[in-house]
Amino acid sequence: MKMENYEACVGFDLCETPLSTVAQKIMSAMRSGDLMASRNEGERTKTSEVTKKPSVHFSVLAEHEKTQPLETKNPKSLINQTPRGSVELSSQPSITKLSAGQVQNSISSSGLSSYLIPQCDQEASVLQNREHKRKHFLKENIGKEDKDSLNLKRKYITCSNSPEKASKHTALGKETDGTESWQNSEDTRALGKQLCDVRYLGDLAKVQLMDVLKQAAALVVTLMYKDGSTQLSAKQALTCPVKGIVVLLKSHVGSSPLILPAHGGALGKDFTSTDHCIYIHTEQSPFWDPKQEAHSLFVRNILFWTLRCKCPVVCFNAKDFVRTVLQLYGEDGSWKHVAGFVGLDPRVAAWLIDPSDTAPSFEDLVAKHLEKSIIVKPSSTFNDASINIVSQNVCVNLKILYDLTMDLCSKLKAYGLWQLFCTLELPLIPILAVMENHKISIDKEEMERTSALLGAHLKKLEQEAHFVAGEQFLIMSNNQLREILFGKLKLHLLSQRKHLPRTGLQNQLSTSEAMLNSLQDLHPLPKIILEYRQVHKIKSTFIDGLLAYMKKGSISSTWNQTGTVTGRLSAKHPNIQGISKHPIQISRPRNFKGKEEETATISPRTLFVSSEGYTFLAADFSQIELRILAHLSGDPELLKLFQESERDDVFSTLTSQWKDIPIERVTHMDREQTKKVVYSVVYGAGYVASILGRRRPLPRICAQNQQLRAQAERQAVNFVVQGSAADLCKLAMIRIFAAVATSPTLTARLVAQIHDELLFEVEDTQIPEFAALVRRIMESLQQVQTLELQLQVPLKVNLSIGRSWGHLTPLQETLGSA
DNA sequence: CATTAGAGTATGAGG
DNA sequence: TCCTCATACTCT
Repeated sequence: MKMENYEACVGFDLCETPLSTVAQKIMSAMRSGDLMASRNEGERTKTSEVTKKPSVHFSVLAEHEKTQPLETKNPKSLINQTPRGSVELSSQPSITKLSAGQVQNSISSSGLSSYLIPQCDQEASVLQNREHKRKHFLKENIGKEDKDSLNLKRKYITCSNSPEKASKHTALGKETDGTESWQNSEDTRALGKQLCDVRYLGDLAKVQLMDVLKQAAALVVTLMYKDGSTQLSAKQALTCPVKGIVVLLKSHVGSSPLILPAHGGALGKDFTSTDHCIYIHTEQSPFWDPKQEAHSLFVRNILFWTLRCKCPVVCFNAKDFVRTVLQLYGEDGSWKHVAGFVGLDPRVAAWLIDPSDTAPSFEDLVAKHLEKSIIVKPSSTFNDASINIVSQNVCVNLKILYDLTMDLCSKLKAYGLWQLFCTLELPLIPILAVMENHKISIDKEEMERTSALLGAHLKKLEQEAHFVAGEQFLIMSNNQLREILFGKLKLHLLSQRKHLPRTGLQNQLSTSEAMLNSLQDLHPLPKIILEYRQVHKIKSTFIDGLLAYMKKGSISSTWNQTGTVTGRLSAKHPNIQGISKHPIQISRPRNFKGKEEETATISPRTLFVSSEGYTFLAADFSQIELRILAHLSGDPELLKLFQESERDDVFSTLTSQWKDIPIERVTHMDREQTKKVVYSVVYGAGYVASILGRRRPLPRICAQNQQLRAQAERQAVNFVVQGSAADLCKLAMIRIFAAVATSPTLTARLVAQIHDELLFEVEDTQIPEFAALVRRIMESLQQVQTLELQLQVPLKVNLSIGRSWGHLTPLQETLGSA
């Protein structure tokens, strides 16, 4: 399964497929290196188990080359896979470095122009340290520099070494489930999985622990929930409260069996003796206790240090870890401290390699990417009677997690995704965590009033529908509606249209919007149904649905970084990306006191209000997908459109050309139609990688089946365009976030991302300054030197502000660039 | 036999 | 034309 996925992912033989003109233009814009690379990889997959094993290609791994037989198969394809893809991190200024430079400039001088210029030689900034951290990690990881001698000198502690409370570390098990011990009865030393509960450490031991922590070569972290499960447990989906955090401190990073296969048997026994596993209890007891106070402070230090440390931190679902720490110990404003957190998240890595696998569990990933058979499966030994076995397994699993992550990192490099991973996806993790922690206020009373109003309106519509249908029926049931429209009234026979819409699988006559639209002159019922559905959608999803997710007058969405095949973000609970933009009109019941028969406009976004003293600022790329298409296709007309007629709306311009009418006379409807036409022309064919190297698997394209091939081609183009837009938007988030996090004065918060729109909450007084910053950064993404990205088309950014998300007014250009 | 949970389908909001 | 999520209905 996965093999085929991968093979398809590589692409298809473009020479054999006849392409549309748009596609050909896109193709010609692609560099020949890309095509060569995908061909080469296509061959590679056929030849052997290349995809099964980590095909590490960096020179730093040279000493282990013999053990990696795939290494030499096709070095060229690995190196040149994409022109900007597989660049060694250390040889290329990364985006965080750029940020570091930016930040320093913004602090030391007032000029914002420097945001464009990468500065690689700055020192001593937080972000710079992140960069160092990764470089350092890379070196360590590949074992080029043997630091063992250093590591051996390190002081370290274990639970049993702790002089004071040698036996107390078993208490965790007692407290939680009555089981006796966390100690593994078997050879704990060999497996190195003693779990040390930091609550029972004395002051001296605590100091020592911090020392070990600070000298650790790598940290592997996971949350532990109240039911004893961890982030690594398969069925962790339930929203169980967090009990504590388990950290594996690795003193050697070269001990991975991946790197040293000779020692790779049975969990690398030889190396684990100096690794430590600690348990950090974070659950607050309801009683006040000075001891707990001290513990709390200690824990806070450990955790925040973890978020800022220089060594690599590995965590499965790192976003949840960051958010949890912030929720527990992050007072207002401390989010800035975690903005630079770089946590290696194997789930994100795996998603980049196979984006169609959107929610794999830890176990899935191990099965998919690690060849080792000695895995202690969390669920295989998990049952209610032996929770302590789970805790024993935690440390083992953390080691496996580390190996898994290293393996995935190698694969990322081999596939040319490493740059994307480091510069785009990893910095996004703390940003999403911070966004989830931020609450958006909702006007609850207005919401409830609207709910009642819409409820009454729906009742009225239902009665009307029953009346004109001549019988009672379930108005939301498409089956019953179909029976009435086509069985009873036989409207399909009266219709002029030849091809009426049908449902996909059952091939029945559809009751969709398109169908009802075409029937609405024949009978009053379709129109009523259309209005009913519109109103019902608003009420159930955006009013009542939103109310259900509200906590203390506000909501915050859950953001999924790995939920889409195209690289976009997705949101849920609520899906803030899908909330109605355009208001709907409904007629009020006439006996509403005062005027009779007045119309009310309902717009869900209006109910999102900024908090006191703050204002929403929305920044959206205008027609970013079309601009990317123009860039990729190189179409002269399209390029001209964006390069010259910058002052006017592009779709209006197109419409006026199309219909040969002056631009002032283009109506909203005309413009919408043009928009549809334009985007439908777009989908023809293409190469499967975004401009930053993101890739997706596609159904195999066979010449026999034209339908499937066409579909795959459309998916391909959509992926390129949509994925590239997503990349740019993520870049914008990262840069703006970094700028704010390192600014001593700015307090703006990122509230949401609606694909090509970023929504911020800004202190009223900071609007001009912040608006200028946002505009500068977003427009600068036309060229990103670190990623060798240079769009031929300027990016246009629209800014608007307002206290309500539904009522935003454009920000004056003069203000934005002041 | 009645009730309920889950899978599958259809629809429509966003971009 | 693509890819998301939420909802409601229908059937098992």
